[in-house]
Amino acid sequence: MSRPTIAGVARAAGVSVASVSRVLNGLPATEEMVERVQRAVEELGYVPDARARSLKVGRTFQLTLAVADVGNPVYVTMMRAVEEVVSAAGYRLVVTTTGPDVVDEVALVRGMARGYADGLVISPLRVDDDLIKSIRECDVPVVVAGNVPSSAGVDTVRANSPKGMLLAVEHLLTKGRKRIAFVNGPVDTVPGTARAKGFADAMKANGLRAVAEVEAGDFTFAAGREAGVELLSGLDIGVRGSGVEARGGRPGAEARGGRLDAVIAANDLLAVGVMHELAARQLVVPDDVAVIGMDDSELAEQCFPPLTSVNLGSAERGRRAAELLLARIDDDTRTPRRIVVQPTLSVRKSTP
Amino acid sequence: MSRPTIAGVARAAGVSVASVSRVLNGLPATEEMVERVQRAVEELGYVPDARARSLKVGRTFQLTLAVADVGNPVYVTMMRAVEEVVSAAGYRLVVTTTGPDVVDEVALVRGMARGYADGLVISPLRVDDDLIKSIRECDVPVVVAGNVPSSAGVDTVRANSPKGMLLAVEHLLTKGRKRIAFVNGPVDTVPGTARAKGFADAMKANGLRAVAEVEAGDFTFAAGREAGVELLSGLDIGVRGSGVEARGGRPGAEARGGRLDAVIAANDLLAVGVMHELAARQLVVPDDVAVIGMDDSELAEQCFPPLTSVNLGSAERGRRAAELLLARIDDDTRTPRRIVVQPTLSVRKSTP
DNA sequence: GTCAGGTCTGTAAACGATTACAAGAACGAT
DNA sequence: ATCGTTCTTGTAATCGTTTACAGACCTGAC
Repeated sequence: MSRPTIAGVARAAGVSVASVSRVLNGLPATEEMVERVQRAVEELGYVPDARARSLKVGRTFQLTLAVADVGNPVYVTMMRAVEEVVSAAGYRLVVTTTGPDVVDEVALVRGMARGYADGLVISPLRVDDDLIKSIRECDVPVVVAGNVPSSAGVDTVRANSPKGMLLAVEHLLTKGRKRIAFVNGPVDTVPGTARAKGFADAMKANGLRAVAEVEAGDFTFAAGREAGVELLSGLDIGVRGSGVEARGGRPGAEARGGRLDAVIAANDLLAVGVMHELAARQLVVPDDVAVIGMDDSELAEQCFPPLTSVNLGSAERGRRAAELLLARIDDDTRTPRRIVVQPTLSVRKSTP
Repeated sequence: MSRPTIAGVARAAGVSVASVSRVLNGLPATEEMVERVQRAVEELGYVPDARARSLKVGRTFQLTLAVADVGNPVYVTMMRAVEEVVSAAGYRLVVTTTGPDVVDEVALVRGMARGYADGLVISPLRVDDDLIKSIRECDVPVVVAGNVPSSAGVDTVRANSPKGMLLAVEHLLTKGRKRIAFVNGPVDTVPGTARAKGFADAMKANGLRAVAEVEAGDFTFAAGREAGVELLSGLDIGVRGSGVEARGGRPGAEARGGRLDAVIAANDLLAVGVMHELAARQLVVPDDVAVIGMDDSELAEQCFPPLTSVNLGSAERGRRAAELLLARIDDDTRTPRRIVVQPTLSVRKSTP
């Protein structure tokens, strides 16, 4: 025998389906009615069907959080923050993963129209017109945890990476480190471009030139290691020194000789990847080279030495994004807001 | 104006709703019909409502994966594996998090009856009769990625931690390390008890006695650090030496003096936490003390030194669990299977 | 005693899809 | 020309809820 429905409960309780529905939803009813219905519910083990309910009321009381890579610890911080806010508001949070391709993100946003959830927080790596279009046209509210053009007219909570870069560069400066290299993620991503520009500006503002810049294949640990060998091998390939070229020779020699005394990475995973390659070359962090990551994720305190990292406010971004989403669900006519949260620096042992 | 429904499409195309539904589902129709419907769908931007569809057909084509802690990297491995299998089978995967309490897990399983998804993979930390009961009575198929009594009669994919412990202990032995301490997670969890027993058996089988055993508050990094100080402070509190008591004195002195030359941790997060406390006491890994983790998560290769870890097959467990779930969705009458996947050891730099 | 007003409950119509069934069209065979 | 098949299409019932509406009942005031 299959699941009892509201009709079964009604029959068992000897009342109408409407009455059952009413007591289940806490609408006024006599004590006796409540009593009878609850007994029947208990007896049959009745659980209301969320599909039918949401079809009727037009809401699922579920919210979706879409992240690009579940392996990136920055998302766990964000997820925890989002979870806290939405569950306090009585929603279930479900997480899906999109992968790095923008087409998958577009498909996801379009798919929301199927009514899986009442809202979506998406943190896209790559953004194109299609994605923005799909977000604007989406039937359910979407807030972007990330940077999209203000012309897009969507709710947005983003980090201030340029400011974060400034914090990183200036921290290194106060420690006397000026020979700074930058390991970025793919520059065709939103955070990638933002950080590239932020780094360039921060260096310029302090009258510095980058020792080297390398672009990792993506924002992962493995890519960080590869970037590390590229950076440290001193080969020309991929080393886009801004005027100063790293030369060949004994691996790490230039760095030790003063050619490189700090590296800033675009996120913690990349930073940790680079640290491994430094270690492989007997370069010690922070004595030989200081390392700064970004995101201040759990990995930053877990790695060794603990990583100085720019806290781009992922927890707060998650919280604010969730709040924005809830607000928009309440009132879809409000004008889109663009919140930017300010970075702080979490100083740990990877810088002197 | 709101979302177009199938009725709107039918009207726009000048055909019946049944015809629209048929072409959308690829049932036979004339070319002209297909043509007209597709044009109307295109024009209106129609997307079928998943709620209505699933209400009628009784399936959502969604599967849920429930994990206790999104911050535990073992779950990302598992998640990736599950995702791969289920998406290949045409299902969407959504992830939810339960937290460490068994009551939340029970609530989640019970809640599945609401029809959120067609199946559930759950990896519970704590298991009680209520949970097993809720799984057995659940209206949708559930497979447990973890260990439940075979009497429970549910599909299960579990690791072989005793065997894993044996691998760890014997690896240490071949390296000449016999003064082994064990840092476990909470012993009131399923993996906690399994590993405690596995460790005890493995030690006994090799004629060894544990230098110390400490029980961390949970399976997290922070708890690992706390366990580390407990272990290394040499205080009596909480140090459940099996016969041999760690004594006071200069922190770490006993270890350096040979009192402790290896520690096995119940998972990678704990291991990394302990490594931090070792480092804080100037003990070097692996020279002074070797460290072995369990799970062989991404963290194991990211941490420094890279962590020798018992691979309990989380990827394979995820894959098999997903396959079991799909099989049961296909045929709910099959007798429950209990799969156990065998461990291997990933040797890295944290052991000599 | 009647009537207005207020509760409480039941009937039935949605929500947006799928699908059993029937009806109509087309076609070849007789 | 008629009949039986087959193929296509439309009508309407259905999935399990919620909720507008109306009816039944009770209460108190006149």
